[in-house]
Amino acid sequence: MMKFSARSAGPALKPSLDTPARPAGGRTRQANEARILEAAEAVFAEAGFTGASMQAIAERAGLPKANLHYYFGTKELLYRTLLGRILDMWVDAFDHITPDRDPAEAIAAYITDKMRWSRTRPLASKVFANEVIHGAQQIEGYLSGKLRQIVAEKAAVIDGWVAEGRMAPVDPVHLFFTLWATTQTYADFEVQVRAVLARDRLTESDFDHATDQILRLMLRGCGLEVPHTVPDGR
Amino acid sequence: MMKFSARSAGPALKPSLDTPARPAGGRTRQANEARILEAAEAVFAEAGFTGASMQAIAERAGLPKANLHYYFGTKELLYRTLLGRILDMWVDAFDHITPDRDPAEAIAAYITDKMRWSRTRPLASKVFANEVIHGAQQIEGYLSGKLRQIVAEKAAVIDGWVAEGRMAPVDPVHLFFTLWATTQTYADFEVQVRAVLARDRLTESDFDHATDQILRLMLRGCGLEVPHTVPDGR
DNA sequence: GTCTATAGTGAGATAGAC
DNA sequence: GTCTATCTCACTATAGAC
Repeated sequence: MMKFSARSAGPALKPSLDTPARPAGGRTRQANEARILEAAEAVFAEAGFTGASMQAIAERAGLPKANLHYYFGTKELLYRTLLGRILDMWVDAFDHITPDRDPAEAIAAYITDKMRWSRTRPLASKVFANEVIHGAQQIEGYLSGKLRQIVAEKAAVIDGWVAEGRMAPVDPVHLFFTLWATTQTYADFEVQVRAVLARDRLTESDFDHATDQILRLMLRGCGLEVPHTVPDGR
Repeated sequence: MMKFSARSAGPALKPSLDTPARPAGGRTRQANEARILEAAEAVFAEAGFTGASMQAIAERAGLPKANLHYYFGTKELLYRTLLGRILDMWVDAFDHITPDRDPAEAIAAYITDKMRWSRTRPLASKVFANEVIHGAQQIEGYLSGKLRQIVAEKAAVIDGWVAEGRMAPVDPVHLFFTLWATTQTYADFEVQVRAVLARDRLTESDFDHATDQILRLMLRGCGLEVPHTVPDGR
């Protein structure tokens, strides 16, 4: 089933997911690894690390279980690879926080981006949430290394805005904790949100409304006003 | 080890955890069940439902594994019992939201209460979070039943405040989503918070500072001011 | 009521044919 | 590179002695 679709030569049509170092392996290897990672994201999100079985991931990917071990060695290595991809996406939204930008626009763009991520990649968000809740053993170094550093940089930007009197005095680090929690809850706790809203599923307009409410609440909380040009995020 | 401490007669010294119907069983039964539930909370929080083993819970409770099955039947029933206790605590904080109260004081009391809960019962919060993230199969009825109803009631209270012009116009349901996420993240994502703050553990003063920041941000976001008498929550 | 010993199941991982 | 068949082990649950 689906062996070689578009086997045209030349560089890969799109790098889809940026691989650690160079995109090792041939075309079929890359395609299979991508399929396995996509299936793994769904199964790990649904069941957690221990609850997920290699059998379930293999079935979802449409491959025999042994192939997963051939490509990724162990369940833990597959999981770690998946986490790495997710973490890369996680920090991208920080790019919006730059000193030259208008505070309201920058923070609005950050919120909008994180909300879009919750809508389009809820499974990735759940895998990350599950990992952190259960101790973050696989990504401890990342959290206290790269993440801490980038938060420090971006907190300095916000401190600058506060010092210039361009927004209300807030502790930027706790502001980030609040923004992460508020936006990710629409992915991680989606079931609860749906239950309370009495929805079968969350539509795009549900997300637009939620984003609008969060923007108002958070920007007003920062002593800012919602910018007319709600930035597009990316 | 520790067989009968305080076996004085009369009614139970304190009902500790309110049981479903009547506190069925004798003193030792109640004591053992409480020990098992406490151990289960810790193990389920650390490892999730599938990752937790009855062996690990038994060891933590200092009892043989077979006793857990004697008291609770199956792993799933033990888990469901634990979830029931946690849900009861979860809705208690809503008691602060009443029409007669000052909006700023009521919301401040709600936030303060939820933050105290994150500090004192982080394990319970994690068990709940894990359950919701992975589909809330065990508590679906509760979420779309009792929880939805109580949220509707309390949302009406906030709508009333808004209609009276006592606070900024907000969608109360999404406000609750934000308050839940913001306060519970200090329990569920504690590892991440500690990593970013470079703390070995979160102290009481860390929580006081976080609570203060959340109060400022959220109340200002609702067009309110932090009340002078920061309510004690309970 | 309590606990030891064990049955039965399903998991991760791999050998070895293709 | 791919996949079937299988090894080994940990887990839930229970039978049955005390």
